[in-house]
Amino acid sequence: MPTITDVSRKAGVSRSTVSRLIAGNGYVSESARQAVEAAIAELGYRPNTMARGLRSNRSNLIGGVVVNVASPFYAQMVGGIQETCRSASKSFLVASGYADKDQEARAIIELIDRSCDGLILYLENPLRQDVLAMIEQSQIPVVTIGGDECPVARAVVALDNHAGARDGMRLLLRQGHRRIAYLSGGLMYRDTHERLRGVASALAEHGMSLDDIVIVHGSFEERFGMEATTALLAEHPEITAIFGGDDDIAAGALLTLKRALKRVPEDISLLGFDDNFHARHLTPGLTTVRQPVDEAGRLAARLLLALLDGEPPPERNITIRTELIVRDSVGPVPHPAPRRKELAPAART
Amino acid sequence: MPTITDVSRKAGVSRSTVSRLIAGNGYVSESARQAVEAAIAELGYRPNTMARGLRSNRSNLIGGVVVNVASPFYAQMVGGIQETCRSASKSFLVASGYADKDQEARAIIELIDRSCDGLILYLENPLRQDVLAMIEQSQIPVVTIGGDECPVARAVVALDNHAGARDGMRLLLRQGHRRIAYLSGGLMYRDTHERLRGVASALAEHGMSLDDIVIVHGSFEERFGMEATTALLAEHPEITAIFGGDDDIAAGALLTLKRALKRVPEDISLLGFDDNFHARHLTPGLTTVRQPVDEAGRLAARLLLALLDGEPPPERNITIRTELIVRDSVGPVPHPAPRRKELAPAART
DNA sequence: TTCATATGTGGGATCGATCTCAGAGTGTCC
DNA sequence: GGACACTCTGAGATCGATCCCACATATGAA
Repeated sequence: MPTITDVSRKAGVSRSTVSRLIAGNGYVSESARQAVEAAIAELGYRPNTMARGLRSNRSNLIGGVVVNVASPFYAQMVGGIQETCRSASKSFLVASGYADKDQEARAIIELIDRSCDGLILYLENPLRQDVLAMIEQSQIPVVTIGGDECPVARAVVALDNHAGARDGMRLLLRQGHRRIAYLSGGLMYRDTHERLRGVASALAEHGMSLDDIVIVHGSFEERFGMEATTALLAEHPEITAIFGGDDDIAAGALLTLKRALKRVPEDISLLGFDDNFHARHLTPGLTTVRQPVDEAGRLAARLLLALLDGEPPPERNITIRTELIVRDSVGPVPHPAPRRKELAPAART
Repeated sequence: MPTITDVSRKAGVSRSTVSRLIAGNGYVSESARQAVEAAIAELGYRPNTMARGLRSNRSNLIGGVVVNVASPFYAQMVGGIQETCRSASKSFLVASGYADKDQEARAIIELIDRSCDGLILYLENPLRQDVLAMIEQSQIPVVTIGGDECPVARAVVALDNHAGARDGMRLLLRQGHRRIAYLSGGLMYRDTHERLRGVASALAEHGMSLDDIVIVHGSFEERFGMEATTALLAEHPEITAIFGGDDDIAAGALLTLKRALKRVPEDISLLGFDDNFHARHLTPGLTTVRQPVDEAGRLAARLLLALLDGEPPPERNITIRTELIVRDSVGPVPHPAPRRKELAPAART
């Protein structure tokens, strides 16, 4: 591999001149520019990233931690970040934290060791104290996604779980539902709590509270959706709508409802959260609250890049709106039995 | 950030001694070891990756290119690779090639620029000539996934599209289907051709050929599955089974079949390929051919790590078996009309 | 002319590690 | 005692870039 010295020799100038040309700062005469460019092309010279990084103390590397890159949700987020980094000629190195405090710490340390210029973090746990100290000491700018109260974060991109859950619950209420069950995800996740608050605030608009609906706590898994729904059908047959804490839970609920020969949405309405890849493939298509995760990734990356350029973000906390995706799984509350009978003679076919 | 010199001073030894201790080679006395370890702990010393890489010409970085990290299929692959790299204390830097020759080239160049120790490539195009030369010149070991005929690859992990498609088609044939449609993906992908060959070889076992079934060429998209199925129902009503080139195509086919009030699998059987995240969420659950992509990623990473340790892989070409995932969308061929009538008196309920 | 400013260039220190090599000390065996 | 192997250590060169600084020349203003 040719070095900058090879280029400078071939072009008949000093390494300094070549360096200035590459960096695009400092003065370089037209004749020198041409000679150097020709030499670079001829030799196929590429600057050594390590040497550059060592000297300049910048790596052009952005580091990121998400819960798990293999999961579609985070993969989308990573895609958005990467896309944005690429358009700024930076590489993006991503690690998985697996929602575990020590794994998250390990991942961040790895990124700092690689001299990342900045970090984008989606964590599920508060930062370990030693890692916090490392970040502070190294002065690396940090942007978090997900609204964690990470003290070193210079900007926080939050997915608006509160508004999303509120909008979802509003839809159910607007359709006349009052006997509602909310199948909540794990209480260890902050998303869970934010969504519950959102649900509560929509209920408040109708003079109701969380106590007026059925809330089941479990985990963000299809399995939980199935089990909880089975229990619901037995213990709360009056329920007319189920709000799943995420699409997996809703998918599980749907499976159970079908087995119990309940029609969705005619007998029971079903609402999800996330807009997973498979939400639209369910039958009926799942009405759900879309989280624009790719957009969150892009925004976080843009904020971080701005920070690296010395520009402070407009605000520390930026919230991304969720979007209600209306498909076919939510309908109006079924007419109560007596009314249905009244209407029966008028029904056609 | 403390440097190795700080550590050596604090421990009262030379940098060489510290370096030897960290690298774990060369002789270090017990007393020196303790002093150095204490100094490292006290200062919170972490070796500078850039400096180390510059001098030793190794980065402990593995580079990878897949079509698109944001897509669940490749995200799983990346997850497998990353997991394996991590257990060997290497970082994995991944870039997307977007199935475009120049983007793939750009991605690889980026990785080489970062002095990756090895590359794992899933490409959709033959390598650009200049990139090929770069790889050869830099002597970086390369493992490809997907069975491309990449000349510089030291090992090739192939997902067995041929056997997968053959097994899928065998299932349909075993269930008595003879009027079959195969909705093929884009002809620019090598997977498409391999799967077609697999289909052909299963047909050959029953004395048939590709000419004896209906083949529609399109793209790996749900939309194509819908359109092709609409056309099929109109032009080939005799069809009893549809084999989708992938799960997206099959999902589209299913949607159309439902709209046309065809029952799956009673009227028409449906088979997919890949075992996407949503395959199991379709109704009925999609019978499909699973591609163990995470396993492919892990294997490729293991092979590359072995190469970096100087061990040659057992063979250059390693094929990963696919697995038939039987759910509910494939059933026996429906009895032809006359026979059904014969049986009618015996039917219960 | 003189001074100031803009333009252009190269020398050499520097970043923080690894690596080679020379040499010191200790122990063993003939 | 001398030869040899083994253990342990530190000095100094080195990787390939950037960056600071000194200096040369050109341009223009006072």
